[in-house]
Amino acid sequence: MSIIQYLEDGRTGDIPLFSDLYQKLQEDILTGKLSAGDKLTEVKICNQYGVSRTPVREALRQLEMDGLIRTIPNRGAFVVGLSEQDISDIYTLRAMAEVQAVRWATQRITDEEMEELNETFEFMQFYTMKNDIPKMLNINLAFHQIIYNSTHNRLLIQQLTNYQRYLRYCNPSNYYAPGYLKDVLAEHRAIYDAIEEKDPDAGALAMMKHMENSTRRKFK
Amino acid sequence: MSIIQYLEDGRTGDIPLFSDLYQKLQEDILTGKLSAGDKLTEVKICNQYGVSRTPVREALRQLEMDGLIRTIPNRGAFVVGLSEQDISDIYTLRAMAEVQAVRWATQRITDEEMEELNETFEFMQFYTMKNDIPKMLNINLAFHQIIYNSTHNRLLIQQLTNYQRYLRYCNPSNYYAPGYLKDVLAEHRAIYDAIEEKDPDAGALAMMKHMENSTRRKFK
DNA sequence: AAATGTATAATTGTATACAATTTGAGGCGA
DNA sequence: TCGCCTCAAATTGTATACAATTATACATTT
Repeated sequence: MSIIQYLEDGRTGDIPLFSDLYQKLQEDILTGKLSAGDKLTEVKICNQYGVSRTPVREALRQLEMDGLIRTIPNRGAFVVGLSEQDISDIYTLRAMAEVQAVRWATQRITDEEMEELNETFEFMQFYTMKNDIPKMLNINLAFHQIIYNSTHNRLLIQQLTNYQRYLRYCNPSNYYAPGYLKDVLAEHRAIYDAIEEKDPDAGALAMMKHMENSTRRKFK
Repeated sequence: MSIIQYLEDGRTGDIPLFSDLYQKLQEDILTGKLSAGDKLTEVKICNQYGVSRTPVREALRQLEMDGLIRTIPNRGAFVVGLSEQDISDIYTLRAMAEVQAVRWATQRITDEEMEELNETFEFMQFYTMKNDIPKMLNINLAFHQIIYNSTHNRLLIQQLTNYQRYLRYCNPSNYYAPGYLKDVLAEHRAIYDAIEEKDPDAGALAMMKHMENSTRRKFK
């Protein structure tokens, strides 16, 4: 199997320790188990997870790239986390990025991806009918993720995936009050139709409305 | 001195090896000295820079977070780099982010930052008068950087700083043909005025125009 | 010649060891 | 009491050692 294949597939093989650690520490920060100002002492994390300092340091470098911790040379790593303001800003940044994503998706989506989006949307209709809110939350994430991937732009995909995770952890979603399900479905249908018809402006408009409503539903 | 102070200041102390390595490898990737598909063997980098594997691995984790390399467990790290399409997309993403940045800057800039922006703009006028293009390129970066910082949002600041570096390395700037200097100055003046008058819409509009013109100047 | 198996070398993943720096407690003098 | 020094303990930065996995070369078989 060629390297290019590996680069394109999602295949990863076994997951190294630092990768696990990164995810766990990220979750601890996003859920508030670790809070701003807390010091992350390497050996403490080692003892906590039963690993050596090498993978710990690698995980810390990754968290630092996220901006979730800050490392001061020779002093250590300190949790930065996300403030209320950060979260609010992320909603704004995400909305912007989602709009551009759907724009690109209308222009770049492959037939295969369109098929996947179609299937996902059909699940959405089904679970709306069944009023299954937990399933809807997951399907919703999947629907948007497919759009991200359809942009075929690593940077945007990564950005939006990060935003999704940040908001999911920090602000656990309960915003699909049963009465909302039909509205949400209609909004997604508008987005879906625009992508199917490869109409960037319609897609952008539909996503913009969806983002506005989504934020409204969340905070009212 | 308290940790919070450290977190807020830019103070860093001495720069560890992995940080240097990260920057150097990033530069090599962005300038094309390393190209897509190349394998980054840890010991080779060690020998090349005379350091051990620990800092090398930390640098690789950072590059991976940038999306500039991809690591396959037990197989190694491979350069991904930025395609022509990526670069083009970054122009679009940057424009979006800059518009939001100036919007937030008008609402959040401190007096101190405003003073700094004012000084920088005066330098801009000075070097425009002197027709000093290299200086203008640097001042331009500084002007925008101050706006980023005035948003007081880490995520946006980091994103925009990354875009700036990506475009600077990949697409070395020569777009200040002498005839353009006055146009560029006028565009920055419009942005500056909007921020001074704390007018978000005017700021966003001015930045949007600046981005459009900037891209036009670059590619025509 | 192509495919398969195997042994060895090369490489990555992880742990540990050592060096350099920082932290913090105690002692000392003003 | 306060500031300042000193020194041991703790912590980070870096190098090295060992383990596990993968890559390569070569022999064997069909």
